[in-house]
Amino acid sequence: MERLTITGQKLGSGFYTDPDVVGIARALLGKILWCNMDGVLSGGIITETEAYAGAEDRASHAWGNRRSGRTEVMYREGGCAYIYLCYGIHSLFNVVTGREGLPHAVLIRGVEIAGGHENVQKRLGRKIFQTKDTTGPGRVTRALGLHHSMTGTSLLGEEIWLEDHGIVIPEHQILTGPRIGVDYAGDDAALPYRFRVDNPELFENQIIKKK
DNA sequence: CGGCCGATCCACT
DNA sequence: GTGGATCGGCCGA
Repeated sequence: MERLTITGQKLGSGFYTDPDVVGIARALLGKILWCNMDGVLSGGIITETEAYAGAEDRASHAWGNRRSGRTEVMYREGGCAYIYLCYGIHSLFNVVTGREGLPHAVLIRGVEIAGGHENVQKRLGRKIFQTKDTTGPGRVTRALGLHHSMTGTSLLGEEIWLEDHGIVIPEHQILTGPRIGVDYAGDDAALPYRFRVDNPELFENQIIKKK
């Protein structure tokens, strides 16, 4: 486990506009995702991500530069949230990246709760929660209070944002593999665009104070 | 405008 | 390991 810095640094526009969405997906491991909707704060250390590489990626909602009301936010300049409803039940949270017109996004698939534990407890309706309760993209949004109605929210504002607290995941603790549930994507289904921390439970019960 | 189906999860067995 | 829940987006008629 790496040392944690006392205070974090909010990720700025430059982090999100990088055209290398796969690099960003990897770099997001260990970053803190905060949600402060309606004054209720909760946050988690990101432990699992997947990159969706825009127009060239058959697994992406923006494959072939398809546009729709839902996917429009993917084409914005990096630094906003793309949250959509999956299977009629689950809100899935993505970080939009890249320059305007480049529909890149990173799906957040797992976190370890690091702030606002009491708020998460209320949402999940249980007193104790651990890795399995916040691993899986639907569980991430349920725990943090992220909802698909919040899609398009800027990550540079005060509602949803990310911070760097100096947590560095060593290379050998990062597992890489194909993405989940993208069998329809032909050859692109095999791309190694999924990243996860080998032992996320090491981050259980962390307490990180927001900047 | 009807119908199909998905970047999932959970409660079963 | 399997099936049901549940609904908005999208495509084709």
